[in-house]
Order: sequence, then C-alpha cells, then structure tokens
Amino acid sequence: MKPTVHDIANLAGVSLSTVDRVLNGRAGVRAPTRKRVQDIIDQLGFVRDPAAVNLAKGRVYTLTFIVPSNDNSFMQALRAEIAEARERGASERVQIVLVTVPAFDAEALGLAIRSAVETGPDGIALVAIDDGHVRAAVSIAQEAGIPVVTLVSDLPGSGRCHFAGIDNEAAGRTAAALIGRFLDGREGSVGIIAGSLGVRDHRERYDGFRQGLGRDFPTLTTLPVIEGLDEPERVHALTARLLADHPDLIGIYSLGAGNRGLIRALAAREAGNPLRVIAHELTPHTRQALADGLIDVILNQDAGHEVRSAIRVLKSRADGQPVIAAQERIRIDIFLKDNLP
Amino acid sequence: MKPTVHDIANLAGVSLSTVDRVLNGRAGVRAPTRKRVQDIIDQLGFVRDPAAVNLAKGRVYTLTFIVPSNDNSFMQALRAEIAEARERGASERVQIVLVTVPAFDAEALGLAIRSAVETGPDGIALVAIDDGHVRAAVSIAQEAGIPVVTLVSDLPGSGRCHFAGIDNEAAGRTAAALIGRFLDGREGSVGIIAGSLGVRDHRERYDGFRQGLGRDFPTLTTLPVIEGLDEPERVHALTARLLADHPDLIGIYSLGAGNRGLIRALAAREAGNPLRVIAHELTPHTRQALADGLIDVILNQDAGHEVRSAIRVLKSRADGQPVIAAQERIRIDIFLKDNLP
DNA sequence: CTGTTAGCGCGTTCAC
DNA sequence: GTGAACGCGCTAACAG
Repeated sequence: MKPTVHDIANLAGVSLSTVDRVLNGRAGVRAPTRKRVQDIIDQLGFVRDPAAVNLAKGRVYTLTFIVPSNDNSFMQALRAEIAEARERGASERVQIVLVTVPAFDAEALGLAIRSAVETGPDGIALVAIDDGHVRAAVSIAQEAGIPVVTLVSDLPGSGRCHFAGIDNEAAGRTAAALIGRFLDGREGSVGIIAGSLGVRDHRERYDGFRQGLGRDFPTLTTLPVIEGLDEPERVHALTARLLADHPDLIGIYSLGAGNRGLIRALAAREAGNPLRVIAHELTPHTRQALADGLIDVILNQDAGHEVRSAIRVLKSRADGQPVIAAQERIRIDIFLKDNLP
Repeated sequence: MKPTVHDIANLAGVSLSTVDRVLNGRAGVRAPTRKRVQDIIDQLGFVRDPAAVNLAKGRVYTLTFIVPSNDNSFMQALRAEIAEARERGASERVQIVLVTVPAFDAEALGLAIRSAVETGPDGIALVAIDDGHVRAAVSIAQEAGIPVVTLVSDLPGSGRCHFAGIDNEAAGRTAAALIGRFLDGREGSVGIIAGSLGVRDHRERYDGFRQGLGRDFPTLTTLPVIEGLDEPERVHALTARLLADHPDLIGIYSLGAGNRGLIRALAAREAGNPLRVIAHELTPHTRQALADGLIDVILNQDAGHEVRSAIRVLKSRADGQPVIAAQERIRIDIFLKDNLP
C-alpha cells in the first residue's frame, strides 16, 4: 500500500494539518517538529496523489490559447485541435479559452496577451510573432506569474517557459539534405518560396536550407527567395513565373503555406525536366499532390501533438511538476507518399 | 460549476446510490425511476470526474509488460522506457510488472503470457512472436477479459486490442523510395540485411522494400536477403562478404538489428563507389554512423512513445473509455544527420 | 427496489 | 504552534 498523509501523521505523532503544512512548506511549524515529519516523509518515500489534491482543491486549470485567424489549412487544423482539446478538457479539469487575432498583426497579438493576463488564467499558449509588442506582453504575463508557451513559432529570450513546435532550422537543413541527395551531383538551380522572411519560423527554415545546401551540395545554386505571403493566388503567380524564367530549375523548396497555388502551377507545367519538390505541412491539398507525384516530400509538424503538449506543459508548470522531455519534443515529420498516415 | 451526482440526486428526488446505479448501469432500479434519472443526467450534460472515481474505488491499474531479454540497443531502450514508466506510474495509479523472456522463444513467451493471466492484471503488453503458442495464450487472456496490446511486433487476428508499433510494410516502402531516389536512374544492386524473415516485422519491412523498389526503380536490382539474426558479429561477417562479392553494389538496406557489425564493415571498406545505406533504429551506434556519413538515413520507432501509448490504451480499455487515435499512432521517424533529436 | 453512511487521499477553515 | 472537523465527487457497504 502506498503511504498516505495519515501514515505520516501517525508515525510522527502529529495531526494531519501539521503534515500538510510541512508538505506544502507553509509556516506555523516549529523546526524540530518539521524535521521529524520531513524525516518520516523521506523515509516512507511518500508521494502525493495529484488526483486527490486536485479533487480537494477543486482545481480547474484555465488555459488561454491565442492563435491567428489565418485561413490556411494548417491554422484551421490547429484551431480544430484546440477545439477538440477543449471538449476533452471538461473531464480533465482543464478549461480552455480560444482567442483568435488577425494574422501577422503583432500589436493585436500583444493586446490579446495583455487582456488574457487580466483574466488571470493558469497559463497562456500563443503563436508568437517576433516583435517588441509581443515580447513586452509576454514579459508582463511572466511577471504576473503566468507561464507562457509558444506554439508553432517561437520567441526565444522572451521569458516563455516552453516552445511547442519544431526546430525550424533543422527542418530547413533536412529539406536541403533530401533535395540535395535526390539531385545528387546534378547541376541546376533550386527555387525557394517563403511566406515572409519577417516571420521567425520561415526565416529559420530559409537559413537552415541555404546553409545545408551551400555546405554539402555545391553543384546546386539557390535562386533569390520568393515571398508568397502564404496566399495561394500570389504563390501561384510567382511559381508560374519561376518555372518560366528558369529553364535550369531542378528543385523547389516551399517553406511556407499557400501551397494550393504551388500545386496548381506545378500541375499546369509542360512536361519538362524532372523537378524535385519539397513543401511544408500535410493538408488535404499537399497530400493529394504527394500522391500524384507533384510533390516528393512533405515536412510536417503535428498540430494535435503541439496542442496536447502545450496543455501538458502548462498544467505541469502550473503546479510546479516536471515534464517528460522526450514526450514534449515535436518531431519534424517527413512524409513520402509511402508513409502517409 | 460542473454538475455533480448530488445535483442529479436532488433534481431527480432520489438518493446518491440510485444515481450511482443508473450511472453504472447496475440493476436494482425500476424502469421509470431509471428513466427520470437518466433524463436529468442527459439534460445536465453530466460527465463523471474520472479522478474522483478512481479515488473512491481505490483503483490501481496493474499492467504486465512481457519483453524479450535481447541484448541489442533497441530492446535495452525499450526495457529502460518501461522501467521509467514504472517509476512515474506510482503517482498515476498504475503499477507495472516487467517480465522478460528469452528472445525468439515462442513457447517461453506463451507460458509467460499464461502465467501473467493467472495474476489477473488489468492489461498485458507484449512484443509478439507470430506463432501458435503465442496466439493461443493471447486468446486465453482475451477470454479472461484481459486486454492485450502488442508492442513493436504485431499479431493480427489474435484478439489483441491494439498494436503499439509502426507500420512495418510502410517502413520498407519508405526505405525503398528514399534509396531509390538517392540513386536516381543509376544502375546497380542493393543488398538487404534482415535479422530473420521468420519475425513478422522484419518480413513486412522486407516485403514493403522489395515491392517499392521493384515498382518504382527498375534500374536497381535487389540481392538475395541476408539473415544476420540481429547479432553484430554475424552481421559484420555477412556484410564484409557482401561488399567483397558485389562490385556493383550501390545501396544497402539493413532492416534488423545488430547494426554495430554493419557499421564496422562499412568503416573498414576501401573507398570505392559511393554507397547509400539505410538502417533501422536510432541507437548510440547508428547515431554516430549517421554523423560520420556511413549511414544516410535511419528509420526509427520511438520506444518511449510506444510504451506510453501502450499504457494509455490499456488504461482506457480497462475502464471502457475511448482513446485519441491520432495520439496513439506510432510514427515512422526518419532521421538524417540534419534532424537528429 | 431504494436510501444512509462511511470512506478514498488530501486541503482548508476554524478553534484550541 | 497545533489539531479536529468538514468537504471535494464518487463508490461501496449496509440498512430499510
């Protein structure tokens, strides 16, 4: 039988409340008494039953999620995962509030964080934008003792306690290694399409890709980056131009969203030299393109995992418990058409 | 405030025990009373607090894990993960019993399962061997109402309620797609090293690989499979012979364990034509070989995830709750030296 | 058939 | 400083 507070109280010859005080490090216990109780606790290897604790405290974890109202498939999926977690949360004492803010709007995000802090939640999760407004707001949350985890896009050095997302530089390097090996020894140019290099995760992927390709595959030259703002129409126009202007093009790395446009342009292409294409995020569109052979590899981050991880981390932080690090590492999923889930 | 059993009792004008009986579908309630209570439950949208339930029942989930006593890195890691889960389990009401059996010994495994059933655990997890003894034993467990999940290697059609492992055929196809694209258009032969095709997961990887390569990459021919029994020494000798005998060898797929031997043979090789190598399971040895460029890709299954997943599934099964399917899908991790964790 | 009562392991008033 | 008593949401003996 696992030891309980009763056992401790009996063995130490004190009452339950004294044990409780020692356990929670509260004042009102003389040093010798405290030591005696503490010794018994250590000796018994006592561990609190978190379920009983929460029951007694009537604790509910209030978590606020702030995400952009972006219309692309990935953000839709992210919001859907949060909504699902909200449903499940009921039976796990977590109450999730979902707040959406305009995309790419740092000021709006900063304000949303501030007003979330006002409501005094047990934790805040947000898709960060690397900007002063956001940094300042995160600092405020931290000073208010509210743990913050960043989701998808990080904000290092801001006081956020955790990042639930992939290592984007590694993702870029991985894309470079794959496309480089696919085009082993061949000569030609590789196009890069981003949403905006102003966004941190895109920037990191870009840096990782250029670095990896430059280092290991000198026969491939990268073309100047194209910024599609994650908008399918724009991406389509830019990709079409890219294909037309560069007859020596043999590879494309699309590191942002709006891949519907990319896929349309690829499908419309006259059968020319073979083209190796790597894109990010598994959506209905990219999945189909992968199956059709228009895209060779999709790098993906699992939105569901990110949301569940953020919740676990915030809960643990809220009551000062450690987390299982390996469980919270978000993988860079690599999908070929052969290992689609 | 979330409704509780008290609210239901009050509103329905009955006692707590009646509510409890209705909630748990127990007999001893007249139909009209039952209906009245049920209506209130539905109307209130009542959901039981699982923590309180477990507390009141004093429930502890006893789970038995049966794994081979294999000495390779992967099985060691698996056992380590189970041990860690056992530590954590204390505070989550799960008590894990770890049983080891001789590797590749179906009879021993069958006996271990039978005696595990005797102890009446809430669930059993095991690394299956596709064999009659094992099948029969699993049936017995199932008839005893004890849920069984297979770990790493599956046993379809045996009544196991879940498989915590990767899709091995997809893994084989993925290896084929990668090595095929790496060697794009080139002509030559590809060697395959297995542990034993008698083991289901190895067989599936083998089938997937041959199928994928044959379908998409006709310029590559596969050499007859080599069985290294997952023993480093044997794998070493066989690989060395493979390298010596086939000057046109341009790729190797090692789908089993014992990769220390493979790596040694690769390292000792005279610099000849470049060789693309794909192996399974990320261990200290394969990780180093990846960094050194001796191996190009490692396909991996996350032992920690498999263990945690098995526990979650068995717990949910034990009290008839559903699981989050996406969370329990074990990914085929693809590691290049650029995205190592 | 139905209701009462006493816990599960812990936190939290209050008195002493 | 310390302790007794009650309650969190639910189940499990018992009575009736």
